[in-house]
Amino acid sequence: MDTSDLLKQLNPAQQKAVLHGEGPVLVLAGAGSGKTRVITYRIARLLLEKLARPSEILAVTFTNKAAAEMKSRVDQLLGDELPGLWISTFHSACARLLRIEGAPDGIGRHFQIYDTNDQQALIKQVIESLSLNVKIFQPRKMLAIFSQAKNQLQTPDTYKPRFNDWLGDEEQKLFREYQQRLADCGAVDFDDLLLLTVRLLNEKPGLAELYQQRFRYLLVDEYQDTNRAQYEMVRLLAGPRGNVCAVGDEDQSIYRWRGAEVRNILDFERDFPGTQLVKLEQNYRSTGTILRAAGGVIDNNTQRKGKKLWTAAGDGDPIRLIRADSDLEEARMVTGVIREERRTFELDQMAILYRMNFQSRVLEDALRADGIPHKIVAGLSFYERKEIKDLVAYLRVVANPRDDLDLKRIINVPPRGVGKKTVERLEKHAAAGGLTLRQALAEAVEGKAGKARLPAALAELDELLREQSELLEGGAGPADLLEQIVNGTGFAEYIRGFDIAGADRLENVEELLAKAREFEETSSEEEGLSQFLDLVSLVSDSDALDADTPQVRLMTLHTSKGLEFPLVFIVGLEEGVFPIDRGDQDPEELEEERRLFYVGLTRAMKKLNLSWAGRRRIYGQTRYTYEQSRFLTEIPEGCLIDPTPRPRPGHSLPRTTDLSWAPDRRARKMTARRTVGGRTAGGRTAGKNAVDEARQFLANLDIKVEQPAGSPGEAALEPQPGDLVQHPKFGRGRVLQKEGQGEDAKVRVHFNSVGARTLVLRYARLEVLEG
DNA sequence: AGATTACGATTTTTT
DNA sequence: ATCGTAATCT
Repeated sequence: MDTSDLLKQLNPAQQKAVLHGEGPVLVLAGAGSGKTRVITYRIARLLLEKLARPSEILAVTFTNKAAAEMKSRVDQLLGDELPGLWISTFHSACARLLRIEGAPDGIGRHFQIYDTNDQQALIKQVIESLSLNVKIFQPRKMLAIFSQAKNQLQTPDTYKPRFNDWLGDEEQKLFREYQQRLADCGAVDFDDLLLLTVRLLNEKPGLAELYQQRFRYLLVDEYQDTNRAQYEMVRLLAGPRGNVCAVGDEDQSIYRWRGAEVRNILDFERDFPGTQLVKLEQNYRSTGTILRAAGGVIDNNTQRKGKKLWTAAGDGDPIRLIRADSDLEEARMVTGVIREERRTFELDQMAILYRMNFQSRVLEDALRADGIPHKIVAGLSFYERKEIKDLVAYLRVVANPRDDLDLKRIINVPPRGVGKKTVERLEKHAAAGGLTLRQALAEAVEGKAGKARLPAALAELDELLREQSELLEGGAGPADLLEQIVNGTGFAEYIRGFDIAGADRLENVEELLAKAREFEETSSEEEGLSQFLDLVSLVSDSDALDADTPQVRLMTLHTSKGLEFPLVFIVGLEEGVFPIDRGDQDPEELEEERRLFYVGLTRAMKKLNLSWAGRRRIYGQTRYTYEQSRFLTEIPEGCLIDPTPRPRPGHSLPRTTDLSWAPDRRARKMTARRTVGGRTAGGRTAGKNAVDEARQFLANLDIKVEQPAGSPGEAALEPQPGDLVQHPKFGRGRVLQKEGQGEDAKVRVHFNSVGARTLVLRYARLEVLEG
């Protein structure tokens, strides 16, 4: 194997990228253009031509999956495992570096890595400890804010809250306290890994230089998804030589909401002067029609460098547009097509993509009803499952007794009669003596924490943890420890009675044990429990698509990135669903939605089906579609089979929706007063439930009720969802949603002039034009 | 301590 | 609809 063997398998653009020598190179790799091939071949070439030793190459990706794939393909090319070659995720590269060099801020080499769940638990504690209201300072939102800040390399000190008032002050305090508590626990979160690495390299120029020497060649995958911290890290590691090979596709940047900055890839040539630009535009995945559709759509974006995908393959089939009255019907039509296509495609060659997770439900129901094997991709990954998290928490308590959070997690798992009161007592004792919770527990068991009796099982827990520490000292590995935990706590019995999925959960525990064993066998001498725990926190995708039976894949559009399927469905192509309606119309956000659609379109190899529904149940309420997705109208002429006439953009669709399921207005009023299911309609909520139940009941019966065409006695017709209404200022609009009754009823209306507005019925002089 | 109820929020999720 | 949390009960 030499370089010419490699080059034979590459097109001219790919060769250019692979053969590029010193200095920065930006590879704009369109969907399905052989991006991974370019990266792996480039690594192989650098090694084959002895331009670099394995230890002089650092390739970073975003996911473990991508890293693993890259590694195995490089190994395959060179027919050997390559010691010293770093192909890893940004985060594990950072973790590794920090463990070697020691993290700044006195965090040092020993830290544990908090995942999202740990972060949530911690932030909740912090909010509570500052006596703040969780309704105002929502844990998830706060974490998102801090994460954004950290991704932009902000610390609590440099962080500027969005509002310069009491709220902002508290927010900043919260941020500071959160970081402080992390430090107290000897923990870092995902964002800290990046942030601390950048800080370390910035604060120690000598060190940065050292690593610039060490990693002569840098390769960055999915460059369009880098955030500010990752960008800085790349710059710091590249150094003045700027030996960076950045590979990405600005049109597939779909993680803005998580801090990714498209600008990084758009400005690459400015940031790294002398950049060689390579565009990979030949697509090896999709048909001509699919590429033409995708190209037509993405051409509407402004934030791009511009690429035009082409294929040597033929046009293939046109794209099918499916219009349905309801989400239910949409799902049925999809399964209908699947039944047809089963003759041509295997089930695992098909994927259904949607914007939001809840959309999977109705699809799943329809597939189940038709007996079509299917699987939702994503969901809880292995290490996020409760039983696994619990066991891992035990290990973490043993590995890091400083961390109170993990001990709190397991202190009553399996149940030992420990409640809030007992935990509070322990915490008080810990605070009084400056102890960790673990120490407080030990003292309490010895009777040093007051007279009140402790739950008896706590002594057993203390004993177990002592034994664990001894085992660890004696050189026991994670598998040994786990076995003892499972045996010592009766964990198996506990989870077996957990729920209906008890048996599955038990299997998961066995799998964890197997993984721990495997780790013990494959790891080196000095790698121990904390390396195993790193692995556990940084690796989430263990639910590899194990397909013993072919199954249709269901997933969000985000999850579909990087995958490909011969037959693809994209459902829910309605304004408000995709693109999602967030009230504001931020053009950048819209461009990101469009990129997401582009990602979806380019997943398809042979056939593509797009669908939308006139009405849809969202959060238990029926919402009416006022327009098909604008993205559909961006698909060039001739790509789509469109059985029904297409409305002009910006105009609402002539109503095809069937409203006959809805009980008429009088029926609604009557049922609202009636009691349903033997329950008395007492208070406000009971009344509301009664209405809902009645509605549900009637909907289930599929009662067809004629609309009373302006029946006398109902002078002021109340607008209902789906109605066309006239507003004195905003003009015509379609009612989307209605909430509340009588005096304070509100409606959400989509006006052609100003978009969606929420109006109080009493004041908005709405005239119902068409019900 | 554990069960029950009431209330609110709910895009997307690589690490 | 559904999940998680807080308040309220047994």
